[in-house]
Amino acid sequence: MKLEKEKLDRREKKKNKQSSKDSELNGKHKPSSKMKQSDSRSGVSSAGKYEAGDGDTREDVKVDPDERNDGQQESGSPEINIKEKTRSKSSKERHNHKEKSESTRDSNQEGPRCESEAAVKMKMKKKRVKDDKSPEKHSDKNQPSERKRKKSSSEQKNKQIKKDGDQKKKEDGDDKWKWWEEGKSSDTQKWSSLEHKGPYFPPEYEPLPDNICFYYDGQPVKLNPATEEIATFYAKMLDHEYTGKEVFQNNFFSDWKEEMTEEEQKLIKTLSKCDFSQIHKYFVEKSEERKNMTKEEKQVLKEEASRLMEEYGYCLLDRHREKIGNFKLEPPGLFRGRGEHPKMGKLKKRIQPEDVTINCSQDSKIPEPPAGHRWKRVQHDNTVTWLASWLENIHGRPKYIMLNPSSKLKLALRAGNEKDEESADTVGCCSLRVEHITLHRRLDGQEHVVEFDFLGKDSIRYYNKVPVEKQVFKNLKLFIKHKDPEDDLFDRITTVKLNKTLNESMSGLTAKVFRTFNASTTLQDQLNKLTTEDMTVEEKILSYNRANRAVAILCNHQRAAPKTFEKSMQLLQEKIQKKKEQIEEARKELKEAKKAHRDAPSDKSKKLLEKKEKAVQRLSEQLKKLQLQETDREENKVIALGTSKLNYLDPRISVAWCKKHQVPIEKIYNKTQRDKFAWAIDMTDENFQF
DNA sequence: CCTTCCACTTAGGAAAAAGGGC
DNA sequence: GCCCTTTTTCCTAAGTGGAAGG
Repeated sequence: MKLEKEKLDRREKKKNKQSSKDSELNGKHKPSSKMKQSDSRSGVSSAGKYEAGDGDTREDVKVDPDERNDGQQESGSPEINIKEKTRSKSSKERHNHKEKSESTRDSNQEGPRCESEAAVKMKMKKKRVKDDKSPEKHSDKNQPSERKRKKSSSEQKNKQIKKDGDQKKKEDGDDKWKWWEEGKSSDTQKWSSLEHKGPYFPPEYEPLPDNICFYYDGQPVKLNPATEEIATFYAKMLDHEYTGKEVFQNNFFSDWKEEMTEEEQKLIKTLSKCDFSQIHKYFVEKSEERKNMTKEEKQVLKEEASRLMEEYGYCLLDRHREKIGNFKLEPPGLFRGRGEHPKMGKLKKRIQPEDVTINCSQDSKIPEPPAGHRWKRVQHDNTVTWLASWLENIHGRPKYIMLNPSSKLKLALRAGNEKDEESADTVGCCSLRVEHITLHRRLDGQEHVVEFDFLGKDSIRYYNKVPVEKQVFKNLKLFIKHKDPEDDLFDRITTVKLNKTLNESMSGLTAKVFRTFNASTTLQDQLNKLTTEDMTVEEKILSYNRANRAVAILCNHQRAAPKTFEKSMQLLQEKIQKKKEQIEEARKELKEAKKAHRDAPSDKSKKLLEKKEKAVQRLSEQLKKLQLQETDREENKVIALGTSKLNYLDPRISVAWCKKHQVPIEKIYNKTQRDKFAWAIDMTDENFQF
């Protein structure tokens, strides 16, 4: 926490320097140095540079050298672009656009924005080799220098297969691609072929019906569609508390004004005279309607959505069909940052095809831009995983369309490739090398996390992320800095200036290594210990959670008790109480039924008796379930299981346990988790041992 | 060195869906 | 079927590591 704070402070200072400039410009959006934390954080990325853009005085915007607003050129704000153009080189380089060959090949020319010769030259110097990877590519006159990269045999293989397998793409894709059964590919090259349909553009704005109107100063005003659209963004949010905030209102109004026609600007001078209530009401009613739709209507919508998913939701990655994470472009709206964000309420503009860079393989079917449009550019960079990118206009940061976590390119835990490793390159905690750990300033809500990834005893992979003390973390960082991956982590320490503190820290760390190794085996031990065959599924699940908890406790994965904890606990207890009473009641009835049956046996009385018996039994089972739930929840009050489940523990342990004890995997992993761990679910058998 | 940028990951919050009692 | 709660999913803001730039 502190480390981050320090950094924040530094940036904050900088920003404040800048802000004096800002206030000259527009005098109102001066970032406060007393912002709450979330606040200052979100300001961080834009540190000083874009803050100036807050106001309405666009011309004064101090544009980042990297031409963050690059893509806006066709869609407006020419003032910016004049300045930007002169600085556009570096960003282009970074975006690795291979202009010449593209523009002739595809129909996605750069148009008026051909690069200067200087830019091309610069590009030639670039270290990152982007487009030179596919063998077909000759048209490029730039001969970029070779970038270090290890080419694994599997990559080569993939390329080969791709050549002859194009026709079968579709069928192949239908079965889940078991990429984990293939060899490991290189780190720099992320794919050898990538084809997709481009992003899905949100539907165009539909103007309001004539009977719905915006009022200014009590008078109905028909806004032109562009202005009206922005008005609806605000109108929809009318009952959110932040709509009432001054910052929000100011940001909104100045951005809104910019988009108005001259005429509208003349008329609409102050937000306080604007009346959006009718529009608001209209949208409330609309959403009400949507809620009250019949099943059939909802079904139609659902089908529509899945059709969309079919069409845009997948790509072909190395000729396998993979799910895309966010194939829909973010629709326009009003920006809502977290916390007291200084930019809240600003207009998030509609993304045009001209803002979007497409990334796919050279020889693939290039996605079609919407009719009458063209892409900002098309590139073929297989060192990155994204399919499309654009710059959002609030901070000027890039955004990407990427794959779903279930895909090959997203998985943090690699399937065990132990077999592929050269014979027995195993390490113990004393022989840890630099390449075995990664440092995270912040990870999973924890500070100073060390990520371990190495083959331990018996060539079993050890993968874990361990939070350490700040001092330890700092030292480690210092320490790793000038080392090659294959250098010994601990050995080098002595060669570097090593003080006493460091020594102590390291011994502490060593202890932690042991401890965490312990932790990851704990899950398995606990599972073995806690589970017996005669348990019901529910009891087994409780055991699983307990084992998981044991790990979490060991790793110190604490959480604050959920806000609603007491309340929901109470509810649960009431439920249990009720259930008990019901059982009482049912027992009584059962007794009566018994008696009745004894006194006057008949088919009817017998049936009644059976029914009552069943009722008691059912209720008792329900009670037991509830009680298990109660225990589970109570024990879980201050423990965060999700983190370790998702990020810390080898899923194969859990999968093996489920298989062994016939516990449905859904009880342990929800759908997202199942997708993420599909490889483990598939490849692990019940005898897996960590 | 320190700072900035890019690409990628993580996570908060809202909406949607599912569960469960009446 | 309706209403309420809980869980899951979706969306996208924001954090971060490493490389590039200065």
